[in-house]
Amino acid sequence: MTQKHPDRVDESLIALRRILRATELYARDLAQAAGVTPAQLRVLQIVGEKKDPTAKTLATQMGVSQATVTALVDKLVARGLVTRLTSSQDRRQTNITLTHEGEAVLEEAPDALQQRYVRAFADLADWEQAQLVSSLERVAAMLNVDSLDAAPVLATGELRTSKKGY
Amino acid sequence: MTQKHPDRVDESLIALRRILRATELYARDLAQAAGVTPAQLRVLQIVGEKKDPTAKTLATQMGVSQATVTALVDKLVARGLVTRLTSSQDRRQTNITLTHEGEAVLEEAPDALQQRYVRAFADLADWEQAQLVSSLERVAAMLNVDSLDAAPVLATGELRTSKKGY
DNA sequence: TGCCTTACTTAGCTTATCGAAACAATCAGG
DNA sequence: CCTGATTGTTTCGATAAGCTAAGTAAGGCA
Repeated sequence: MTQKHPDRVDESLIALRRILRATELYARDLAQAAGVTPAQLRVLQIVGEKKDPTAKTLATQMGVSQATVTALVDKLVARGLVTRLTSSQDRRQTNITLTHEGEAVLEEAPDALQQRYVRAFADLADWEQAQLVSSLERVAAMLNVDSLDAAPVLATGELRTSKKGY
Repeated sequence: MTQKHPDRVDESLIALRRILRATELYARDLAQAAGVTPAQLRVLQIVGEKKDPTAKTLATQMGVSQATVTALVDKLVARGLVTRLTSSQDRRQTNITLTHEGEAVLEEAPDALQQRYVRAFADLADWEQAQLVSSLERVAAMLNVDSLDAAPVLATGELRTSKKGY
């Protein structure tokens, strides 16, 4: 296969692996600092992004079963970070909403990794940014991630797009 | 900083998120097909790469505690996929080695995602490969992943973060 | 020898996750 | 309107992964 640089595949895989590992490891620090677990923080983030999502929405968005979402929401409710509201339109549905405490946690969730990334990204020249975006999107396509409206949040909910300007 | 395309940060974050999610979700399929869990497969992979690593090596490589490694290795030993061998040099150390079954599992572990990626990568033009590698490495650097000899293997349990959930 | 350190395991707990079953509300016919 | 099917959610029971703290065993050293 006309491969002049066979090492490159490995190089790219290694780089990918490093990216994955960075976000994975970071998720723990972040969650610990925020006082919630990674999965719980992920729920908070999605609840923050979407408008009072239902359990089903959360489940599909996170790619887990509804039972798992129920368990996670239970813990967050116990901590007073979210509340459940039965929908008035369809009373089978339950909307998950952030409490003030929940918003506070979300707001204060340290996002050092993402901020570092965002800052570094902002420092790049225009064409470099464009190239990076195109490369990343290409890799995502190569991994064949079919339709998935991923939010601009790194990792499994471990990172947030900082609202404070980058 | 004179940011002409503020959307680009989000675009890159979204692409990253998609990459992370793809590998995370894939890890489960892979592990399920291989008959072991993601974390267990990760152990098998590292044991395969390194030369009969110790528990400590595994722990640092995986970024988990030794106790966790012990539990994981216990399960693999119970399944007959690895064996423990007390080192003859330092009898405090235990080398984890693959059994034939373990090698077989590792060998047969379906790696559709990685193969798809590798194939797509190979199809790229030379300069495109180079650019991709450089972009990925740049991103890894921006995430400030300090020295870490990551192996060229995609998809690792992180996404333990999810466990599922991701 | 005696003590500190290192490597690993054990024990007990929490979280995340699933599948299957239970419940509850809605909707579609007749 | 009843009835049955569908949809949304929770409950239940299990398994896996992870941690910390405490225990055991071996090595190093003075």
